[in-house]
Amino acid sequence: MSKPRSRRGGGRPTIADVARRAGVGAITVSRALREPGRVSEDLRRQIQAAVDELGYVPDPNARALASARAEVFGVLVPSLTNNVFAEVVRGIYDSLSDSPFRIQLGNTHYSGLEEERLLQVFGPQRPAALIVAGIDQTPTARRLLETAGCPVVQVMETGPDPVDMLVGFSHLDGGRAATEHMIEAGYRRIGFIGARMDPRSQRRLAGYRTAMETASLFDPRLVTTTPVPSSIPLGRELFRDALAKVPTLEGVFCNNDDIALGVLFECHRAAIAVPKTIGITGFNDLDMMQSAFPSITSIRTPRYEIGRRAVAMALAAISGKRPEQRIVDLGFELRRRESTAR
Amino acid sequence: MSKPRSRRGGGRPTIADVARRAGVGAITVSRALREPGRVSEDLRRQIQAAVDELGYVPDPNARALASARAEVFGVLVPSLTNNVFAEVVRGIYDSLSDSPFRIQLGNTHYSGLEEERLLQVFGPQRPAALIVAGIDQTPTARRLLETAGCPVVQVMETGPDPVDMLVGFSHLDGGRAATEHMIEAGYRRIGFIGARMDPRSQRRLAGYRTAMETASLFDPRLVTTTPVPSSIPLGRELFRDALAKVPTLEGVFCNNDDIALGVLFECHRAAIAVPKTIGITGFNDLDMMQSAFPSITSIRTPRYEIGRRAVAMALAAISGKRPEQRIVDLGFELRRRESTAR
DNA sequence: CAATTTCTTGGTAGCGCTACCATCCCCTTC
DNA sequence: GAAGGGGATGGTAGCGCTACCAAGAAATTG
Repeated sequence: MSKPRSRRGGGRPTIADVARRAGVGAITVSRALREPGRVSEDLRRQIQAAVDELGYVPDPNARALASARAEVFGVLVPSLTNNVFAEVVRGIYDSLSDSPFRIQLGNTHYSGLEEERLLQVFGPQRPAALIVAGIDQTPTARRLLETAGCPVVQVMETGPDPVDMLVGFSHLDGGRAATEHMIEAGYRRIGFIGARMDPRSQRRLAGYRTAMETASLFDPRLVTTTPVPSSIPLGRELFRDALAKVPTLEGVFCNNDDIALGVLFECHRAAIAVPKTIGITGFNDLDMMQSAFPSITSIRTPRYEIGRRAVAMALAAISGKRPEQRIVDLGFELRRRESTAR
Repeated sequence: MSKPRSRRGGGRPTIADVARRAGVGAITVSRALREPGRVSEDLRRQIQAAVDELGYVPDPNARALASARAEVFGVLVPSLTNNVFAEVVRGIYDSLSDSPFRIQLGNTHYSGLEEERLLQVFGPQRPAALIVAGIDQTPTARRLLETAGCPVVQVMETGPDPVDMLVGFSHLDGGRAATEHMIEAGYRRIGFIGARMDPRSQRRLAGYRTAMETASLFDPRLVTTTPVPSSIPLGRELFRDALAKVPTLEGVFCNNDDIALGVLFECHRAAIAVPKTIGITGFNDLDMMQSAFPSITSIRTPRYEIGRRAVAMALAAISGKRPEQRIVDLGFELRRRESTAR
């Protein structure tokens, strides 16, 4: 009876303490903090003073419990170390840093099952919004997204049938544009080298294939892929394989920039002239591509911008106004550089 | 009165629903889930069946409120895109993926103030543990860590006076080892090139300086630094600057691998022979270093392992058994490669 | 000036869970 | 056989906050 308050809490001031000190009801403090417009100027000032003096910070857990909604964005990406997703995540963090929302990040390791599991963990938290990479969720994952009861933004791709909202670009078109560029540059026996063939890489491959077939240049032996995770060393290895298979190879469109850089290094080592003997095109256009020697042609993808836009759309949806566009295609850009300047 | 339950919750089953169905008290369900050993085999089975049938998942927010402790690890890193921290974070995620703990990641952008702000946001959540990068917290941040009321692990460095626990390695020793290696390899006019001179880079520079002074080779003009964030293009630029200042430069120890790769590319472009005319050493040993041509000498740092160990120590502390070692030095390893094989 | 609307403010009752304490039962122990 | 101990189970009372509803004051209306 003596100190009922300090029993469990760590002695941190609660909303009741602030209310007492400011001489108002607890609910008014709550309102002053969340909807200042609905509290009179006078009380607001008084309450603010009490908050400052006490160093009061609302307990997000209590808040989430009472309002059945946590101020949390759930974010699901397939990799934390892949620079591409790191950039998307950075865009999300930057856009949310001035908001009350926290971020809960999940790493799916490119696994649909892991994605399901994480969605199951995120759900009970009642996040304010969910941002997930890709559009190839398992049926279960898709159902979890549909029934999450919050805005959902799928990112990195474009497509006709998002769960809710979608921001990205067409990997198929990107793959095609890269390949067409190489064809225009005069390359004929153009290989495709791809590691970790996730759905997006598959679509890039499809774009490559379309372009090659249209030009009557397609040959299945030109395609070298592996499910192994992408890396620079792997790029070197796959390029050696590709060259062994097709010694007359004239160029390669790489699944991503790591692979492209591996190819470049292997060319250096084997004293193969780039772009004369072999042309190289990457995908994503990490900043190292323009600094490499020779600089490497790549498809610039708007990763950071995707993160920002996803948050903007989610925020709009949370505040009630559904964005006019549910599907946003941010496009990509071909950056022509020395590696394909034949 | 008619449907008091569905008023606010989303109709999700609660612990009371499970208890009713299993014919036990709510508290027993709670116990069966958290401390199965304290509930009889029979009831446990019964409860599990009810949980499965209802699809019950505990509400983490309610749990956190009632127990004054959230199952959350707060993690603070200075960058999300820097591969070094991405690896640490990956280690943390991998170590926690089978645990009930969620992760709340904060990006300090290398700013002490931002770190304070994030700590202030994390605190009220009552995280189960905090993992923060570096040992150079502001006094305020340090106080926040000390009063967080949970295990705290500082990572990436080593030092005598951690807030609580510490896992990392000595950047000073790393910088010295790299420099000594270059001296032994026969280089004399060895430059230091560093971008974003955060505290860790400062210590690497100090290690470089120590080694150079010991060998009576130090000259302030050999040092080229900038507060600008590190990148491969910047490495090229800084190397050009360094060379302009000291045309007789024989080698460079780079603050990190991005810079080193930039230097390598610039050497290619300017047709400077590596390692003959210029030797290059990086720091961190990202996997591209061994694949570059020529391959680049670097200091291998145990980033992933640091993340794992930090979690292991925090977990031990949470379960009561303070680890015998509060300070763990995981060391580093010099990887000699072609870029310094004179 | 009464009636109505709008704005402020507060009280009450939970949100779903767990800490704490009480109870009950079964087994030892002397 | 009574007393004591330990394990299993449950009831009660919050954790700190906000949704909902009510009420009074102020502003607007006819």
